[in-house]
Amino acid sequence: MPDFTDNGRVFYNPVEYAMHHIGGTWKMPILWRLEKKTVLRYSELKKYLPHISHKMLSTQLRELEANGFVTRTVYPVVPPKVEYTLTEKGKRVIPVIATIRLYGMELMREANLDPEIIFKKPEP
Amino acid sequence: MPDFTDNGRVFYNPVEYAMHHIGGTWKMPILWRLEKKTVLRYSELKKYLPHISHKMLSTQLRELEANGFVTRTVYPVVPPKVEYTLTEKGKRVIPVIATIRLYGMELMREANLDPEIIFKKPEP
DNA sequence: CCGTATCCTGGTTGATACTG
DNA sequence: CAGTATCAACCAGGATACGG
Repeated sequence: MPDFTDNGRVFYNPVEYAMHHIGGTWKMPILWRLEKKTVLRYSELKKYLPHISHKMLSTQLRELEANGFVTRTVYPVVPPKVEYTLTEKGKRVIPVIATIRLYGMELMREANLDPEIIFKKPEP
Repeated sequence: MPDFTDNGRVFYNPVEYAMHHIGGTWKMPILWRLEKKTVLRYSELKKYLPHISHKMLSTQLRELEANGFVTRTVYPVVPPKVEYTLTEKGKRVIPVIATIRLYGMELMREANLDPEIIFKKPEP
């Protein structure tokens, strides 16, 4: 299995390449959130992801922006207002995340962590 | 989004739960290999994943075994012979990995890293 | 309100070496 | 051949503080 390089980084296979872009603890939850509500301010996003740290949300959003998954719109007002939206590229990841989510729920059921009990209502 | 606990560890959502089981650099490549060739010795697996370290392959296989994705069969011979196979649970992850792989290849194409050029022939 | 910089900690991984 | 132990290096991520 030949390796390949992108931006000076070596990857071993397409799975690793995909995970480099949407992996990590927060990228998929962020993108998923933006699919549910397509325009979100930084502070709203933060509210929906209560465990994420300020720094993490900030850096993850920059990486998602740099890789073309979200757009960042700054309104020149005081206090600042910044909105995030999925790009077309960002929208194309959603089905992948949906697949992983479904599989996660399947695993939860197998472990007797019934998602229908834990997530009482379909996530907003 | 309510949290939940499994084995003393807190998870925030189904995506994180799924990634805990099949995420990381190596778990999916290992499982993928085992789908292509359903019975593999430790050393064969190692050969197919040239960059993985001995320790990593070992620990990842133990975790996959502990979580019920692979079975480990030890033949009491000298020198030792150990074979790994996908369980039924392991087989059920394959479509998820396939989805991620396909998406990875899509991303590669978008970045002008054409997988059809890099992976000259369909992976064995 | 939003973003960045700095510092610091602990988990993850690789190298190496040793065992049955 | 397969697995474990030890140690060191690295890096993700948190806390905090400051700036626009």
